[in-house]
Amino acid sequence: MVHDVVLDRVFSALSDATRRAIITRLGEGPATIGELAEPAGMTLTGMKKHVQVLEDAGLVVTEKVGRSRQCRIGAERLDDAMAWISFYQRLWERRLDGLDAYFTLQKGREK
Amino acid sequence: MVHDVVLDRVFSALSDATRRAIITRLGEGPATIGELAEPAGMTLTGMKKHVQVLEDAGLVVTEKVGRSRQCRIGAERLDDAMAWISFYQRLWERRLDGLDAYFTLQKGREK
DNA sequence: AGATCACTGAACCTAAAAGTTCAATGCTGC
DNA sequence: GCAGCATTGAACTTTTAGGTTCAGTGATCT
Repeated sequence: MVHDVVLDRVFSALSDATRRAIITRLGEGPATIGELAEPAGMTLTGMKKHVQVLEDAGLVVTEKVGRSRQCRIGAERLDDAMAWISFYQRLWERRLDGLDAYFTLQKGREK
Repeated sequence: MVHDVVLDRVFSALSDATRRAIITRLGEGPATIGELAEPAGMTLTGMKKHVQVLEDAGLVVTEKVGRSRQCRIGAERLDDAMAWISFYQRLWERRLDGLDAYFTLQKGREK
């Protein structure tokens, strides 16, 4: 399984609505820091920090182009997050099925 | 799509390795606060807080039983996180395919 | 060259997170 | 009823997050 630090960063990056909005926006195509900052009603500096967080998590890739910085999505880390969740999801489904059976059994006994 | 606050809480809850370990542990069956705190080398109070965060996120369900508190997994929120990720994952795959085509085109032009 | 535009770095502020200690509270077992 | 155990709540400390302002830096356009 993926290293803890990687998952820390990915989930932490996704835990902020502003950053999820950035990802949504980049899903429609690349954008500069300024283009991301404007609709969010945030300073360039503030937006830069969010993009940095996403980049550190491997969710976004950036590149300096002239005096702007192009930001694009970079999806390989998403697979990690997805893998973690779906692994436990399957495991939990089984466990919850087990619990259902257990409670059904208990109810039967109570009578 | 699910409300922002819900996703904030779920992703934020998952962004801590201690809490992911709790979920892993609970995947093997219910446990008390004490049983969770001991292997983590943490105080009961500290562990209680983590469990509270998971419970607020809807990832864990707890119930007072005698003088202990039983903690179990509660998976419906996982689906929300999963749904968000997989939606964008698919979207990104398409977009990245597009980018690959773009770069291939550029390389051709550079020659 | 000089003006301007987009971003960046440093410093700062405020609020929230992660953890602690210490003092209740409320069951359980004798 | 009393001792003891598991959890809880309040208060506190230290880091980290999210955001700002203000002063550079480097590219672009006359």
